[in-house]
Amino acid sequence: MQKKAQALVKKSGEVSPRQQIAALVAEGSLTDPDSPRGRLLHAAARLFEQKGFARTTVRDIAAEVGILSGSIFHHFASKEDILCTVMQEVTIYARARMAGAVALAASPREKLRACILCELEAIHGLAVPGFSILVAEWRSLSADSQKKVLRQRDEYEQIWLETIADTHCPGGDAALVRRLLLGALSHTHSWFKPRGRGLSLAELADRVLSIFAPA
Amino acid sequence: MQKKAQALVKKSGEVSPRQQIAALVAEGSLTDPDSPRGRLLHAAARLFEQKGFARTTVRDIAAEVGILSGSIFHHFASKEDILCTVMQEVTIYARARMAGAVALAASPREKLRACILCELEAIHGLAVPGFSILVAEWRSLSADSQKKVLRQRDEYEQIWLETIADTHCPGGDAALVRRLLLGALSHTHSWFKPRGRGLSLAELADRVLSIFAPA
DNA sequence: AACGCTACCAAGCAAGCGCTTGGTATTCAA
DNA sequence: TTGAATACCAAGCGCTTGCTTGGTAGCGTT
Repeated sequence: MQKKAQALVKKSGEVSPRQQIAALVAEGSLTDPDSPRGRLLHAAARLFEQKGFARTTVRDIAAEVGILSGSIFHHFASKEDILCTVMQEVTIYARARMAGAVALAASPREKLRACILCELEAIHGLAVPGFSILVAEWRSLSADSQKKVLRQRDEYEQIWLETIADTHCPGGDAALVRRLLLGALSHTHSWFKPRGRGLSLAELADRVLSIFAPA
Repeated sequence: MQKKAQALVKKSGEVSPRQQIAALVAEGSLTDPDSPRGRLLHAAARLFEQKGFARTTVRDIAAEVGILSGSIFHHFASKEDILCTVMQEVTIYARARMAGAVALAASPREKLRACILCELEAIHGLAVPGFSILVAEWRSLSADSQKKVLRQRDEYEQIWLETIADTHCPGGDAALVRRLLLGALSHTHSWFKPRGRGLSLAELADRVLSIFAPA
């Protein structure tokens, strides 16, 4: 009932992942996922997420797209360059997606719910793999690479901070709440399995919301 | 005032980290930190925490205690064996410490506060390094090693689950709340700096408590 | 004095790693 | 028809990695 109505409202304004990506590719913010470089990024994101950066070899990534390991370096300067690019692009995409969802939400609290759900979906790779490595593999990046990613990340975090500040959240300042939330949400990657008849991501988002922003 | 009184109460029943460790060494649960093996474990825990398991070499660990890399394998079967042992022992110690703190707390909510503070202190290496790798490096363990650590970990988690169940926490079942809490707390390792005139660990624990168990 | 035990060294092996080099096939614009 | 650009292969280099081997020094016990 209320759920159905909400779903309809959402659908009317929602953009599909493909459209979203295509638009970002067109404006030059993202690599075309159908290009060789894009396929490499996709494979690398999946592998980094699954096995970790250090335990993933360039040979693994190359094999995943059916080329030899040396050929990778026609597309990227180094293995770290791949990780850095994945992190940047995944952040850009997640930001666009979250901004869209937030814009569609009516109340501040629903905006926060949208942020939580968006990040949960990103962490669990619903549209694009690689988001969870932003937290898990942060230390695998050199200081220079971290700076590059941070530039994108700041824009992403600003949406969060504004949304939290507009909602009534206990526990103090928005930055602190955001950090606790990020920890709680990113850790779900290691225990939450959307497949199965347990909690759905949307239900999980509601639980989290009820803790961090009690009605 | 109330704070002082509470501090006194705590001190009267508290056991110092050294005593705690000595007792666990005596009962055979922990390696003597003054033995060569113990020194290796300590060094490994520090390095794994700082640089990650994969980026820490056995040569690094050996150098830290002043021996050659090959000599490590008189004390441990493999590099993974070191990680596994560190995780087991760090869990055993954290459990003993948390059990003591919980026993001293009066109300259910204060018990939960004690758990939160204990885990925060463990994560930030107040008595012994290595706790944060339980989450960060879990995937670096083989399935067999994970089983061994899980045996200790279950005892540790049981304290948490009982304490949460006894407190009034929003958000549903204790297991879910615990998982969100673990994520939030372990992630503090990558942003919270106790040094400085910002928040203290105890204050941070209060903030977290106010979110997860509103008064 | 002889023994065994613990702790360690010296040297190095085999495997795997990121990355380089020089060259080739294909495509498409001029 | 030529030329440049793209995408890739084949081969392998230099280095690091976890771990092994055979041996030694020091210690406490009998």
